[in-house]
Amino acid sequence: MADLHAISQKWQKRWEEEKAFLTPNESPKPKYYCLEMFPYPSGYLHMGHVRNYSIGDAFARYKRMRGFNVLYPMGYDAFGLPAENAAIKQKVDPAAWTFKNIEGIKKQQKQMGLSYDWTREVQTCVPEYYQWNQWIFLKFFEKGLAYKKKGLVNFCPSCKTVLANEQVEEGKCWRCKSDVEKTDLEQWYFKITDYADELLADIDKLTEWPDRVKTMQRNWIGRKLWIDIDYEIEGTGKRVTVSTTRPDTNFGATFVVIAPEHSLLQEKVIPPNRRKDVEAYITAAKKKSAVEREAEGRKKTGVFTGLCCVNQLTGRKMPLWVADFVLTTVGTGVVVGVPGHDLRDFEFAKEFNLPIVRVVVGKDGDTSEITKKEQVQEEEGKMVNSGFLDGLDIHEATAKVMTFLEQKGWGKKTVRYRLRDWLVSRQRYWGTPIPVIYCETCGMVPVPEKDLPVVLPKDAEFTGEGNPLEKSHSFLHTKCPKCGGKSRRETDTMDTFVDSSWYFLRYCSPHDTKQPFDKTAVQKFMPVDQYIGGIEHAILHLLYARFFTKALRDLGMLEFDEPFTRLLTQGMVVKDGAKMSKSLGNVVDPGEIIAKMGPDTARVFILFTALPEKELEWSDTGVQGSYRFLNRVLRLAEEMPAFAPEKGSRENHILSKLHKTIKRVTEHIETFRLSLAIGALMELVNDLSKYAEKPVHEKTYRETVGALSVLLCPFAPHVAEEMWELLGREGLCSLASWPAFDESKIDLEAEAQEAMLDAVAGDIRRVLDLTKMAQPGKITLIVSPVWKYKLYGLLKQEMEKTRDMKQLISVCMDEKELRTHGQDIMKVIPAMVKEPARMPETLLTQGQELALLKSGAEHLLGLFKAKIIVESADESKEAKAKSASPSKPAIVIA
RNA sequence: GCGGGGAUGGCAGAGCGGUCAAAUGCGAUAGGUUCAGGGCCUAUUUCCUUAGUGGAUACGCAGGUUCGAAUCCUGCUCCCCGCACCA
Repeated sequence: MADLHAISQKWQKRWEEEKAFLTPNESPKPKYYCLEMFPYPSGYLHMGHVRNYSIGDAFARYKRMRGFNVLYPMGYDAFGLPAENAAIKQKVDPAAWTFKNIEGIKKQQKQMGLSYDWTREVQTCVPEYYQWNQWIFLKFFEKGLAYKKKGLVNFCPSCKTVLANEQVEEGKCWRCKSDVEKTDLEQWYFKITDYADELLADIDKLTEWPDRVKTMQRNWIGRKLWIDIDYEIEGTGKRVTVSTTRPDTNFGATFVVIAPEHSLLQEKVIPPNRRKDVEAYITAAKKKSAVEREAEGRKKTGVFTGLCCVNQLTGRKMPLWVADFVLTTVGTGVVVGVPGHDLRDFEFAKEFNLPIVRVVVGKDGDTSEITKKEQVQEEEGKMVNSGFLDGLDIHEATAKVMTFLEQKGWGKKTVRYRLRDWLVSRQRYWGTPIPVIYCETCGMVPVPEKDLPVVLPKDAEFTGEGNPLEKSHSFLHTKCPKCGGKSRRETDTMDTFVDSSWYFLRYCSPHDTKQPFDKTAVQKFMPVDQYIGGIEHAILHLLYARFFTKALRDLGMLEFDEPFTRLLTQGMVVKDGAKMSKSLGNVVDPGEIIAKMGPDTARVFILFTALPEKELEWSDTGVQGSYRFLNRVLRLAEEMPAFAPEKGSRENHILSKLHKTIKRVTEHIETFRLSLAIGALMELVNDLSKYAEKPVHEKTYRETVGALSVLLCPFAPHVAEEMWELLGREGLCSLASWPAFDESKIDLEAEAQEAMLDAVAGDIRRVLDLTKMAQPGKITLIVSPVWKYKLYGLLKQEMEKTRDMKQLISVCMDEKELRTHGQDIMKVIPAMVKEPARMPETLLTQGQELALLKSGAEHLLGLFKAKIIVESADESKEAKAKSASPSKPAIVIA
């Protein structure tokens, strides 16, 4: 077995020496931007990374060989908590820790033989990069897209910082999984909600994104038409505004529920006799965390306020309750209870004995009183007991009652989003300082552009208590840019997702010192044609990057709306059914595989074993298989077979196979079915090995193996280069052009079948001759049922309609029929009928051609009112006797 | 609960109306190899039959459409993955 690791080192050195993969900004070739989500440098390369880069590199290499000027860069998302935690625990400088990790991961990436243009490397933790975060922040601030406000925020007690809504998963911190607390704090936000409509609408433009991701984003943005309805609170002169998306069921409303945190409850509206109970409930509810609420399940709690509202539609008095299942963050924080048609309302009504009214009859037709939760009809049905809405479908009813309520002045339609503004400030050190100063006299002052960057101080101390920036004197104290007076800096830093929201623009002009990116360069390379990364960023990063793109466009810096044209979300790498993790002990170190069996083995295994989107189950024997495969391929170039002087039918076969393979591999790479592309290569290798067992035509063999090495290059570039060299080819295989496939070569195989087809055609001719003199009912056609008749039904139908050959042909050639039955087949018919002996040039397989011939024969027989009997060949000894070749169908004229 | 995706040979995993007993890899069995082992090579790997050939079952279960279904339709069962007290 060859030393694939040594081979890889040899070629990596060559690539570097020859600067093989640099991307010029100016090039006559069309551009192609292929990008992988840049990694957080945690210190080691894991299989998920290897998979990500194997996919991306294969594609980038393929596009490069197709003649594109491929921008394929790499960088590091280098700010973040782990560095700071390391600083606290190990007393190291977060910067030093991060740079060390970057060097480690980069070394491994280089060992993989990835074809990045390393001169474009970007690191987000250096001032040369993050000053532009600050610059963009200032631009956003000027436009009102960055603002500070006090409000209920998510706080992670373990990370000691606030989190964006997108970073809270099931009430827990996305990074450390601690329970998130809700606290009232003043924080910085980006106004992503300004773009909610466009972010939603433009999802439709993302035709090459996975549906899953698009659905998740749509749901996250959550645009809905609501109606806010005002109810008078009896005897108080006050009003309460409920909000709902389902006013169709309003005739069934029997109570109103208000969230415990609602401001109305702070006004003195509660009757004195109820005040104590209500206040006790509110206090208890506020103490409960989101997780505690969840732990209680759906069990409903609540307290009656002693107040009532009146439903204008029915005149019904509706008691006003306080309950914690109603959330202040949704709608107006007050809901109208329709227990017949909302499960939560039903549970609440059951708990507190509130009346339940049916206003919808569902598909089940049940009109009885609603007493069980199975009867609660939420999704579909027709209105009943609802006055002017009766008989309408619930959706029609919704529209009608909304308009009605608005006309009456009782309600107001409102579009609401689930999406909230992006909370970007973090109380941590290792991030981009927010460029704002607080002056004792002038108040909040943004740092002037000329004073950027605001650099992280070196004198910070990492105690684990509080934000180190708050205690760094060199950082904290400064002069007011306006009045020169005493002032202090903002100590919050930016969410690291700010860094990753525009890094793909920076790659276009990575060394620009005057601006975040050069507009001309960006205009040239953007948008990213192919983006590859994990599904875990379906909302977070991908939504933020889309927002940034639109915001920067409105600042006049970009001229496109969406950053990523095509998105591939790769699947996870698992072992023994679980995600690889240190704690489970099922981690396979890529470095080890690379050292033992070479990077190409790892790459081919990963790409071959599963389609990129799917989960990949790690298998050590599978890795062995890939290793064997690469050795077999390499041997094709190492060990030349015996040569024969002449070309023969075997050459036809191998060339046909080669061109079929080129076609398949090309199509499979384009559609990211990389495992199938490699499978096709394996087939070719199998055929080549067989071919090489006997003496081969040298030129054909060398050409085929040469083409194979080019086809292999995206997946196993080092082995491909080695083969290329062994074959004595010039230059680098990586820079060779992608082979084109030749349809006529693919058809070569058909030639081999010619003799047999001639024989069949001969039979048809005999049928034709005989039918001329045959008496109706005297001709029997015996056909083996092995051959299936694609056109059987069609022709049989046509036989009944027409006796005219020309007419039949024109019917057969009808466009609709062509579409239905396939152009390739249909175009054969006229040629065959005209001159049955000569087979037309088509892409038909043997089976299709024979089927066609026979259906043609049957049709002709039909024209002469002959009798056709189709039966098994072996049922007729005569048939068997007359059949010259066993694989040929028997056509017998009796 | 809502939304999305699946169920194919011993395993993983293609195929998405006819060239399918079904790519490719793994595993298994037999044979070969200047072969210790390993590696490498060849053949076989649903069942029945044959000298070659052929036939019968098969692609979660039950129906349906079609000359023809792993592929299309309907129902069922089971699995996975997102979101979730969003009114």
